[in-house]
Amino acid sequence: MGDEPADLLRKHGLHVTAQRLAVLRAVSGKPHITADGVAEVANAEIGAISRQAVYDALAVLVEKGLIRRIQPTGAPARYETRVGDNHHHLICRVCGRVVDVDCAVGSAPCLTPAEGRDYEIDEAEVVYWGRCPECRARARTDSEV
Amino acid sequence: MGDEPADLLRKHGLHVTAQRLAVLRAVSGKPHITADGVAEVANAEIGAISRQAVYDALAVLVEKGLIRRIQPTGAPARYETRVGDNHHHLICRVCGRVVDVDCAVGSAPCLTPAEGRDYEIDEAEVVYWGRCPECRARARTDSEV
DNA sequence: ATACAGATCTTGACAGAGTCAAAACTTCTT
DNA sequence: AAGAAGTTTTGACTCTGTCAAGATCTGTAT
Repeated sequence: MGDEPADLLRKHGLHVTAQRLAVLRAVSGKPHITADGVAEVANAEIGAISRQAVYDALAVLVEKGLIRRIQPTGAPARYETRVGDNHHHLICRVCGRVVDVDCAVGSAPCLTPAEGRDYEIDEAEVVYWGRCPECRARARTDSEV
Repeated sequence: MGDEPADLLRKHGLHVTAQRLAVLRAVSGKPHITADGVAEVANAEIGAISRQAVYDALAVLVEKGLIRRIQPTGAPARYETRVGDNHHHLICRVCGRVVDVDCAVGSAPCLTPAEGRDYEIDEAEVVYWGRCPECRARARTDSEV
């Protein structure tokens, strides 16, 4: 014992609630899920959950480092449980699918920009944009018509 | 001749309109301007412009590569004319300010993730999150109270 | 067990940024 | 000058997310 989701919450000084457990499970079960998706999954699981509770739970879990928030530009934020390692994301511009990509250069490559100018940097977020194999294939097929 | 804004538009097969010229000038004159800011500047210049026209113009200019869109999460998108070079952005979590940072590793460092898996990648987006010198100073002062 | 304080959730209004659709108006070409 | 296609206006609307206040639940100390 000690690694159950409930213990994980307690360990961080958080109250254990049905909502938080459901949110945690939703994110674990479906990497790269959106807040909206979490609400849906959690709803199915515990019958009902308010939007606010979802956002609150996600925020506190991110703060405690139990989950990670990725914020692709122009798209809703997504959440995942894979934390602690330094990996990036590849997003298909067509279908929106997100996949993990290990960092190309090592452990923390881009964390130090050339000139920090007294900025205090705590995170470097890297997102690769492109098209996934499926969408490339589909584009090819479509243009053949 | 040939490098006037108007010619620039024609060169790309776009109709030359007062709205587009105003938008182009707004972005040139004020790096990292938001869509809202563009609307304001353009309004002052040509008397009136609809929000939709601003968004349309910005979108088409981005598409043609005449300007570049940066979309920090949680903050409105920004536009700049500095295109063609590879640089990233440093965003202050507190005040939202955006500054350019030249790429740490060279010309196009992160454009090739370790494993492309047949993805067709067209852009690597790097965002450094942190706190700017001013906000750091303010935080220090505030806690002294 | 019981009660309490504080943490958490619900509800419902609200905000910012951007999109959609249809009609009116321009620009470019002939 | 005239027409077709490209642009702009207008106004409603969506999508993410936030705020605030009161109701409810959790953990802890009786």
